[in-house]
Amino acid sequence: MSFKPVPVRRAREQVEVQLREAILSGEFAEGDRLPSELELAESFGVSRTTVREALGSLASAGLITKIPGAGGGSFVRVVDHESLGLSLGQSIEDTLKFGNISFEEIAHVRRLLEVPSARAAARKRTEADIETLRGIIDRQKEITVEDPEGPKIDSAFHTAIAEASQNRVLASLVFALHSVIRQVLFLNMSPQVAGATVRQHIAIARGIINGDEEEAARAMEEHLDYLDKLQVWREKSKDVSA
Amino acid sequence: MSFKPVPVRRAREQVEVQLREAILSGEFAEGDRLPSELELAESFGVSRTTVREALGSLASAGLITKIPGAGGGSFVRVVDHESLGLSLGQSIEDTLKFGNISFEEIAHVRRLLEVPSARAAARKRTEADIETLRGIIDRQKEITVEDPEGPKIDSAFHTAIAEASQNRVLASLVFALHSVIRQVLFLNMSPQVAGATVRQHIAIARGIINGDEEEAARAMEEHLDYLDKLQVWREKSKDVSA
DNA sequence: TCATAGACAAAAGTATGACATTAAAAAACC
DNA sequence: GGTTTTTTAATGTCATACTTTTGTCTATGA
Repeated sequence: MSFKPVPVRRAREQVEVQLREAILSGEFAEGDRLPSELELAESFGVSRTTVREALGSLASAGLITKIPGAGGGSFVRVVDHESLGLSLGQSIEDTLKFGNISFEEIAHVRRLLEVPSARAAARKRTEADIETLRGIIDRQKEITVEDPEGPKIDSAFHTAIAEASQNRVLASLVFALHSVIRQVLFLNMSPQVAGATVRQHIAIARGIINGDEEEAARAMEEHLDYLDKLQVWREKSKDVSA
Repeated sequence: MSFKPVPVRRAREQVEVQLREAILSGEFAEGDRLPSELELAESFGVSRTTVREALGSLASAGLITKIPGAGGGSFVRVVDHESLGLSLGQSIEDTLKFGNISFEEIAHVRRLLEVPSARAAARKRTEADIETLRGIIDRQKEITVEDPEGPKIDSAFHTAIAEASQNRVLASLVFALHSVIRQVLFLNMSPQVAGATVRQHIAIARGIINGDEEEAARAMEEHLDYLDKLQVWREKSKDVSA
């Protein structure tokens, strides 16, 4: 007699896996509304409390979004590379605050991804990508150092390059790493640094637009070298993680 | 008078951010037990239901684990690079099932990370790392193709290399990508493929152990080339995502 | 003395029913 | 017709009770 030791399956978990399966199998398409909590509770034969716990779990996994009010409900969310990058960024940030990874490690991985990213972008960029890059740089030339949009635009630039490489996984990772790094990098940005950054961005974009892989890669490397040399990592990482 | 329209902050969210902050700021150390749900409900001035929702959210974010029974409760979890890789792997898998990223993209990013990973490992590996690699390869030589441990050992090998590179972020990403890929790769593994894999692993390990960066990188590249050429991606990805 | 079983207690898990809040949609009004 | 008010359908929160899980204490007996 060999019984496999099965861990206790809580009701909440059972409901969750069934809903998860239904969503991932495409039974509910993106944007669809699942039945109301009351209906789900009845059809599963459990209380509304339990259904809510399961839905809450799916919500924090990013599979659904809940909207209150009439016509509201639980809607199947678009699970794309952007949401992937978003949640990954949060996780990395948490781990960083815990002190179980360091800024240097993040910056290093970023380099591993962004240099090939620029190179691939130079090879695969479309007209639309070029337009996007030009638009971002134009906006970046206009704004001042204090503008709260600054970090977002910087993030958009690097993410746009990764997307131009036609690899969505790469794009989400680049976005995630950048979103963590920028929180430290932009704490006290001087006009000099901002100016240098824009110039370096222009050089990177030029390489990509011209389809010059080596130039794009080289410019990206110089950009990252410059940021590393600012040496904000060591001092600033304390402020944030503390 | 300009009041900025602040989005509604639900009670559950407010409790969540306070707890999150308390945990991440180190107010509760790893392994600590937070107050019971009842106590938290009282001190926050909300119902137990709300506290439970907040705790559930933190639990699925991987910040705490909940244990029922006497002496149980909500315990602060070790938020390290392993749990990071675990949850990232799940997210990638979901996104893949949704069809919003492809296997080719994952495999490509994997290459971007694993080749430098092998190179860095050759430079920075410690004696302990070498022992670990040897142990893994020994086990891999013993097992048969049907052994359910196979995929895990393969995963352990690649992760061990990334950890030998002394970059925990890199290790978590490698682990995540590998855990997604292996689900497809190991569906129908022949003895020939298994044998070739072990030989390639040995070559990689040799480069790392000898401290030969170029050899390690080259062997890793050959290994990944070989896997790509198996061409399991195209056909198999359908089976899994369906 | 030690092991075992049983009672107890503490905590999370689930159920139920009510009420609050939100936001869309319908109805009333000018 | 457009604007305001009311209705309504859903999630969000609360209070309370009950269930299940699991550690601990205690009596019981070999």
